[in-house]
Amino acid sequence: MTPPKAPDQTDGTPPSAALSCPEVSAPLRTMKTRAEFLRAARADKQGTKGLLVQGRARAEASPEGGAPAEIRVGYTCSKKVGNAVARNRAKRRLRAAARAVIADDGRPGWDYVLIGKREVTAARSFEGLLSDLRYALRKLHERAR
RNA sequence: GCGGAGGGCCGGACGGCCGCCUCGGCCGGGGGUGACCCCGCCGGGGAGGAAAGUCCGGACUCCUUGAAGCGACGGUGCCGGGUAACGCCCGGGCAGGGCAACCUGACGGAAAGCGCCACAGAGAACAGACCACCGCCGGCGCGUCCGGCGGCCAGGGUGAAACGGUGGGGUAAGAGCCCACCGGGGGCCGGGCAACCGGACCCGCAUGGCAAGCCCCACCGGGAGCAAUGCCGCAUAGGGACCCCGCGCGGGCUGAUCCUUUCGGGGAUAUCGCCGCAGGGCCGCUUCAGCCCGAGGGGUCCGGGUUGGCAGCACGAGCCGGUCCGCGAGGGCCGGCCCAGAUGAAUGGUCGUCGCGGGCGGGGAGACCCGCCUGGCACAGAAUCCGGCUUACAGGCCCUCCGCGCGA
RNA sequence: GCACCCGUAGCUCAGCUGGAUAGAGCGCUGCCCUCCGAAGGCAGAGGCCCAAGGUUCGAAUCCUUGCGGGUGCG
Repeated sequence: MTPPKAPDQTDGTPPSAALSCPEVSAPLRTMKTRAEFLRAARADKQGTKGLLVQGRARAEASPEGGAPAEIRVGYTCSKKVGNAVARNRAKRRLRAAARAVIADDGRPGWDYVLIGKREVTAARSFEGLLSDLRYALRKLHERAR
């Protein structure tokens, strides 16, 4: 296994940034209602090799001085991804990737929806998924300015 | 050793790091008057043989007034047993296939009735007509021709199927006309709970196929589904429009009410209430029983609302072991165990080692051994829960049996 | 969780009370017509009737199972 540039990787453990680490940054919450997903679907989106990301800054976000606004993340794997086993596996990998990346690179008060793609989301290497997600977040944040 | 048949089972293993759901402990902290809630800690559990398809059968809830009969509709279909039940399973019978082990079978009824059987063929479903065949008589263009009478049976390119088959006797020619064998039918006897099997006897022998065409017979079956259903909370509303059926008769009964009074009572019955009868409603119909309504009942559409919570919801036709009964499916008894409960939906992510598979190279006569590489390791994810069926599935293990070959 | 419908030519559909050549329209190919094209005329190709079993002498049609697509209700 030799991915291009595995940053801080000596043994087999994933990057140490994946530690739980919530108390400093904004709390993470999973999106559950249909309305939230529909709002996110109208927002900007960025596709990558392994997944598709929709992201937007909520209007009511950023409270002054209060607790940091939460980051909401949703996951979508439609029937196009495959049967139930394939969909669940894709969603689980997306969740694992989000836990590793969003805590550092996500912005408080934003909603993100991670969308799985047929075949590739389950087959792509985990390193690749992580860098895909980081790239997509960076592009979304740049365009939002 | 090769080939085959049946049955049972498994369906990656171990370990780091980081996570998820749930139950319990009540240990620590926080919140609350409280029930309790949140965070942390410790301990336990956490997908399948098909969780799938939704093809059957139930449990459980709600709806339907109950029973009987009839009818309609749907299903099942050899016999016996198992089971809560089944269209499932087991055992048996029969039929077909295979050398065999074994496998397969919607396998009731076609003399209850209706319908259909294309093409071909003389004829396709009462069985007779037609062509041919044989004998006799007659006629003449004497050919082995025509006509008449009689025999009425075999034969007739066909066809999926043609009124028993084969052989022999017999005859003018023939025919169950007679005989033998096979097939068929009938009641009888014996065995078996039964399906069915066996036996002798009688009948020369009359009645195709399709019921996964209608149908007949026997048996079974109310409808809907956990988004069922119950409770709590929140919001809105105590709405609007339209349609259908109906508001009958009697008793004054004195409880209201009204009139009258000599205050004891008497009268009235429009109205409210009561009683009785009609009437209406409650299963498709009928009967019986019962209940309800008796002046309101029912339906359709629009409008409004729709982030909810808890119960149902996991101790069950449960799992494991032993023992007894049974050929078996299975059942009885004893002991032990608690074993998923999510709801944008947990049971994982990632890395390493091993195993399996594949590829390449080397050694060896061969079996095989060694090294390296490896995006490979199936089908597939509980959603109220069980019993089955069906379908999908990489690879592997165990047991029993059959045929052939070789050896002793 | 239920209920139901449909798979036939490249496309849209007939045929589905079993019977032998599986049809129609559009499209396609060739020819005619025209200076060329359209329209029109003539001729032709194109189907293992979703799959696998079964019933029957015979199946697109009847039965069973599966696959794919779609609709409705709660």
